[in-house]
Amino acid sequence: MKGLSPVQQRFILHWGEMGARWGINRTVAQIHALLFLMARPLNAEEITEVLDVARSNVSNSIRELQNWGIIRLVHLPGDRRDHFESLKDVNEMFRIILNERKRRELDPTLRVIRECLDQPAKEEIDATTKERLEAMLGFFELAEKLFGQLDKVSTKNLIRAAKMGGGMFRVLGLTSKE
Amino acid sequence: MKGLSPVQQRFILHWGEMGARWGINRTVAQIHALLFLMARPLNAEEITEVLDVARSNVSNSIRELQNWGIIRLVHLPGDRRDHFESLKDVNEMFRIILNERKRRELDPTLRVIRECLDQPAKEEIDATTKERLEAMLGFFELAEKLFGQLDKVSTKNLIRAAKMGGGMFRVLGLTSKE
DNA sequence: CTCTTGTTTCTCTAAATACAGAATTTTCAG
DNA sequence: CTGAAAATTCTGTATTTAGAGAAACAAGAG
Repeated sequence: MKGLSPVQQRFILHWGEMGARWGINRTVAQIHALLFLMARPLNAEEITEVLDVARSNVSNSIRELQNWGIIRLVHLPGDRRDHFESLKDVNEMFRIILNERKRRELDPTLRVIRECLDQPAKEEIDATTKERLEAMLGFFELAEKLFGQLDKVSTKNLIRAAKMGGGMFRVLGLTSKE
Repeated sequence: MKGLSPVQQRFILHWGEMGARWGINRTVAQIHALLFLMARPLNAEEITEVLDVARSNVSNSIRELQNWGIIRLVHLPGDRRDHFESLKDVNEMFRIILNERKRRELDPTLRVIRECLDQPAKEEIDATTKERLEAMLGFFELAEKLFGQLDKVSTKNLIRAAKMGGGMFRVLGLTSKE
C-alpha cells in the first residue's frame, strides 16, 4: 500500500473486511474506502498501484461502485484519463446504499412472499405455512413503510430526532416495549 | 425436497438466495426457512432428508443458527433426538438479527474508526483523512443511537408509528428534507 | 490515417468456501 | 458397564468466486 499512512491503511483494510460480510467484494470495498479518504480524485492506474491489485480488477470494481452510485467519474483539465472520487457526504452515501439494498433485497422478497400467498386456490396451501408467510409479509410491509418514512427525513432532522435522546418515541407516547 | 409443497419450496429457495446476499450460507438460510414454515420441530435427520444435504452440514448449520439465536433446541417426550424449531414471532426474530448485525458490523467499525482518530499525536494524521473519518464516525454514532432507540420501541408501537403514515416525523416537525 | 494511451473484456489460475462422507465422540437405555 | 443411537468433528473434494495477465477495443492527438 504504497504512499498510505498507517491510519489510512488500517481503515481501508477494515472496510474491506466489512464489505465481505455485506456480500461486497473485498477489492470493491477497499477501493471505495481509498477514494473516500483521498483529498483528490484518483485514476485507475493510481488505484492499481496503491492497492496493488490488477488493472482489470480495478476496472470491474469501479463499475460495481458506479452501479451502486457511490463514486463518480470526473475529468481533470488537461488529463485524458478517467478519475474517480467518492461521494463525500456520508449521510447521503448511506442513504443511497440503504435504498439500493432495499431494492435488491427487500423488494424481491416482498414479491416472492406475495406470489406465494396469491397461489391459485387449486394449489392447496398448508394452513401453518399460510399463517407464517402472512406474518412474514406483515413484517416486510412494516419495514418497507418505515424505510420510506425514514428516507423522507433530512439528515439534519434525523440528528435532531436522535438528540431527543430516546425522546422521539416518548414524545409520541410510543416508547415502552409491551 | 421431499414432502414440501411448491409454495414451501419456493419460499425456502428464495430465502436461501437472500441469505447468500447477506453473507449467510445458503444451507443455513434454507434450514431456517424450513423450520420457520413447519408446524412442529424437526430433528436433524428429517432436515437432512427434506433438504437433501449431508448430515454434517445440517449439524454445522444448526450451530450457526443457534449462535444467531433464532432457532431453539427442543426435546419431544419419548424421543431422544434433538429437535429444532424457529422463533415464531417474526418481529422478535428480526429484532435479534438486527442486534446481532449491529454487534458484528457496526460496533467493530466504530471501534476501528475511533482508534484511527485516537492516534498518538506523533503519528501525524493527514488533515483530509481526519476530516473524512470524523464525518464517518459521526454517521455511525448517529446510526448507533437511532438503533438503540428503535430497539426500545415495542413492535405494537412501531406499527402504530408506521400507521401515522409518514406522520410520525411530521408530528415532530421533522419531516421535510432540506 | 495511424500511433499512442487508456479502458474493457476474456481466459486461465489461485484462493476461499461449501459440502459430503468417514471417523470420532457423546449420550443414554438397559 | 455395555452397546446402540445420535451428534459432532475432521478430512478431502468440488464448486464458486476473486483476481491476474493477455488480448481486444476505443478514443484522441498529431
